[in-house]
Order: sequence, then structure tokens, then C-alpha cells
Amino acid sequence: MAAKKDDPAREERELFAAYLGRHRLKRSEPRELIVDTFLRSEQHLSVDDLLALVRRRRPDIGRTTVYRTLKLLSAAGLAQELEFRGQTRFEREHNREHHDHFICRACGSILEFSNPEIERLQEEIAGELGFLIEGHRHQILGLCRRCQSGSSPASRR
Amino acid sequence: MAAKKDDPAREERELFAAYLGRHRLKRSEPRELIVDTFLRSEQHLSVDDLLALVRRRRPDIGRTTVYRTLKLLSAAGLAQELEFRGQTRFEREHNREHHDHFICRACGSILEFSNPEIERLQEEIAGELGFLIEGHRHQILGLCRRCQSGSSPASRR
DNA sequence: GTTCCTGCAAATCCTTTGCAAGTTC
DNA sequence: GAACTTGCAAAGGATTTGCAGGAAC
Repeated sequence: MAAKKDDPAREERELFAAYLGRHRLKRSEPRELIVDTFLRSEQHLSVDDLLALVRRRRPDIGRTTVYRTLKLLSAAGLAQELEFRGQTRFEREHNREHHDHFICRACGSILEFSNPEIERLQEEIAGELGFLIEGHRHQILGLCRRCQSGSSPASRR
Repeated sequence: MAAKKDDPAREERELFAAYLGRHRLKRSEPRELIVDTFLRSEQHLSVDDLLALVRRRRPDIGRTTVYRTLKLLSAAGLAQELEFRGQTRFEREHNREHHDHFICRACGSILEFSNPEIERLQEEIAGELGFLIEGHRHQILGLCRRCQSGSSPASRR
């Protein structure tokens, strides 16, 4: 359950390699760099956030490749998309406990939360309506602690 | 509480007129037509849905005007935006009980639900994190009853 | 008459696609 | 060498903005 000592992302990289193999896709240096960077990064990256990180090492990598690789990661079940104000952000998905998000409208920071009782109630309501749940998107919008108290909002990343 | 006999949207139209007055904005025929059409329509309209409805009466109305009027309606607290797959939809907001949405991924239909217990739990969790709630977006995605059973999905609107 | 509205076209933003050149198997 | 990848540029879709003409106050 716990991460391996030296490489918490090893399992995910293996899963990604397996996904590529299953689909007759090839490994490549840009692809591996993007995947590694994503897996080691903070959560909730936009495409441009990730692109900037990747370009620190390989300034010649194109935005398109980041888009395509993130799509692969999603398809492989290793990344999940979040939508906020028309922007898409991505977070790691594998082996992470299900959770939802608070989003601060002032500084854009994202806090995670989870509550089994809410999940249970969702299932219950869906059952009553005959609806089959495949997923959900639950975002709470407002102000984080810092942005409520501080005179100026925490700077946007 | 209950709607007026002949014109359930009277109060909303008055509120909208008041909003215009407060902001030194003018009334106009396209604007009133769009507002009326929106208030009388089914829920969860996209901009193009509303545009099509409005053009039945006035084919010369532009998409831009619909965008702008919906923005005014939101600002006046009479409409609320929903986001789904990069598309924005709008629903009436005033005097409606708070609710969230099921969205069927097959036919795109939207069911509403509400659950005070979920609301309460949200508040509770937010309190623990010191987060001040201003709103939330809670969508459950999956398959509606028809699309689970029927061989072919209910047609997309 | 001044200020606000309107529709069109152009511009933006985010994302996807076509394509020729480069890589991987 | 065949099949897949890459980056660029172009295309796409949704939404916004600039602007000249028209309507409301």
C-alpha cells in the first residue's frame, strides 16, 4: 500500500508502460519526461503548468505533445481531469482515495476533501431516480482561510 | 410563494427591470424577448438552444446579444450557469430551491436532485477546513434509466 | 443629443487535427 | 522498413470584443 522507498511513482510508470504495450504504442523520451514530471509534480496542474515544468529540461517540447500525453494518462487511468472556469486541470488518479475539491475563488488554490457519507447519499438518491452513477464532479467554491482573513489574497500561482 | 396565476415570470421580469434601472441600462425589444423566452423555456438551455427559440420570433437576433443578455441575467441573479463538456448551459435561478444535477452521458438529459443532508455535510467539512462556502457545483454523471435499458440511447436533444 | 444596444466580423482562448520529418521497434 | 511520435501551423468550437449604425432615454 505504502509507496516504494525511492520511487513512489514506479508502479504508475509500470502501469503506463503496460498501457502503451497493450495498445501497440511506443515509448519516447518526451513522453517519458512528461509522464515523470506529471507523476512527481504537485496536484492540479493545467496543461501549461505541466508544459512549463517539462520545458525546464527540454525547452523544445511542444504543447501538443503534452495534450496528447495527458490524454494517454487519463485513458490509462493514471490521471483525472478537473474543470474549472473553462480551464482543464489534471491530477493523479491511481491509488488515490476518491476525493472532491474546494476551490478558492480568490487565489485559485484547491483543497481536497472526501466524505463517505456524501458518497453514500449520492448512491441512494441515484437509486431512487434509476440513475446509474459512473462518476461525479463535486466542487465547492468560496474562500480559503488565508483569503478570508488576509487583506490581500494569496497570490495566484 | 406560489406563482401568479397568469404569469409565473412576472416577478422575475420586474426584478430584471429593476436591475437594468439600477445600472442605468436600457430596455430593448431583443433584450425583453430573450429574457421572456428564457424565463418561459425548459431548463438547461445552451446559448444556441435559446438563440434558436428566440429566432423563431425574430430571426434577425444575433448570437452575441443572447450571450450578453444571459450574462445580465446571471448578474441579476436570475440565471445560473452550468458547465458540461465545455458547453455552458443556463437555468433559472430565482426562487428555485437549491438543487444539483444528474447528467446522462448517453442522451445528455439532466435530472435535478437535492438533499439537505449533503448540503449540511458540505458545510461541516468546510468549517473544519476553515473554508467559506460561496457556492458549489455538484454533478453526478452516468446513465439515466432510459439509456441503461433501451438498446439505443434516447436521442440527444 | 447623449448614452446604451445591436449585429457583424474579427479576435481570443483552449484544444484538436493535418502533415512532413524524425524515432522506435 | 513499417508504424508510431513529434512539433508546427492551421483548424475548431465556444465566447468576447471592436466598431459603426440604430434605438432608447
